[in-house]
Amino acid sequence: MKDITSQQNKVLNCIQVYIKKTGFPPTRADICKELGFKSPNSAETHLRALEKKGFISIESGTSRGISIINPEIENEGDEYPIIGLVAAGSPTLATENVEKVFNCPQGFFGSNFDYFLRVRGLSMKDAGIMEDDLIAVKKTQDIKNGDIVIARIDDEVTVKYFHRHSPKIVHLQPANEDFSNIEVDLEHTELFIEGKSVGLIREN
Amino acid sequence: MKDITSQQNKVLNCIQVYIKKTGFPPTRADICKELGFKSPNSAETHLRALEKKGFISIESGTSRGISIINPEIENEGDEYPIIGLVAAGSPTLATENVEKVFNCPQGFFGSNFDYFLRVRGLSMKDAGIMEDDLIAVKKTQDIKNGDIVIARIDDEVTVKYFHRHSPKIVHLQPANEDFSNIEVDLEHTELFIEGKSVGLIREN
DNA sequence: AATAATACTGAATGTATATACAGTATAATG
DNA sequence: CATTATACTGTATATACATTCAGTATTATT
Repeated sequence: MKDITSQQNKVLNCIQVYIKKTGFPPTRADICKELGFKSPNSAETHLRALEKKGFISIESGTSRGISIINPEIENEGDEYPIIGLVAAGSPTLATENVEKVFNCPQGFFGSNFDYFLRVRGLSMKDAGIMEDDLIAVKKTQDIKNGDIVIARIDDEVTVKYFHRHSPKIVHLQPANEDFSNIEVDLEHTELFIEGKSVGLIREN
Repeated sequence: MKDITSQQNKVLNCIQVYIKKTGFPPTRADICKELGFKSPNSAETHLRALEKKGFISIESGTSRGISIINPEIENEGDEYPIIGLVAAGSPTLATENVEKVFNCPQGFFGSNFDYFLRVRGLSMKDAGIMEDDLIAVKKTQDIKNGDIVIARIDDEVTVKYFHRHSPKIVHLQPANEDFSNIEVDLEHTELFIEGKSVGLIREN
């Protein structure tokens, strides 16, 4: 999907909210009223841009002929496994650790992801990650400093902030002062990055 | 619900199918075309009958202003509004604060809920609730001590732990030592509980 | 037997709406 | 430096649409 400007996003949200509220799409004038535009052509040009980028379709010559294109509607009701972060020394992230499957629209967190990880412990407490939270994990090696990663050293899986300290040294930092920084020397220790966190779900 | 004639039922189905297919409701002429009527007034009178019986609502003077009234819409709605927790003194939780709608399977958090609240500030930091998180809010007055509630005092909306200290005194407790406890004397101050948190979503 | 509701055709009309055209202005791109 | 995309205001207009009025006919309800 092509990128969208903030104004175009406002218009898109406006359409969604309007449909949710009234049951039918807005006119150009309705959009202007909602967003404070003074000319119907302001709405018109935004609609054309959204259509060009594939977010909506417009039926020409038809009043309120706007419909939102949701390419993920067919794939709706995707099931993602919830994997338990079990005690150290176990072969985690394997199929046998699947707690259950969880129904969640794809692209729920903007980016795609692969599975949910059930969090154990409070080592990332100050990042707002609590015990039993579900982290949406995207399998990737594309990690930037400051990303929250799911890292494996030997058989132990851990969730930490990633910081490349030097070409050979990686720091895995907790977000809780009761836990200590893990310094990994890549020359002597094998570090495997399972992926990174792209979202979080908590059930109260 | 009153009984419906077979012709009226055809019209009702026609509307539903049309919306499903196009994303917006039909005009009188569209209905005629679908069902073989030769006068727009045929559709008009059926629509009036359906409105009178409570199956649809018609927005007067509005093209395609038909919406289907579905009493089970709360149970099958997949789209939930995200409401921004705006600055103090504003009439929050009103429709005009809807940021956008968020697609989420019903019963996502075990319990049903009504909307998402966008969190501002860090007053519940130690409960793992961070800025910009989305709290799934269930509108209810069924609150137990220790629940995370969305409370309103005058026009100010806040998210806090609920603790009934005595029959007339309620404590609204933050989860951040930088913030102070709010003691509410129900005899002198009006406290309205909007609902409670049943879940949380974070987009990284 | 009279009234009301249903089920249509057909024509007429005011207005709600899409949409083109004419401008102004800013930021990004090649 | 010309071009394209974005982001608007403002005016104008053909037409898409809701809606009323005038009929005809059939079937329930009182």
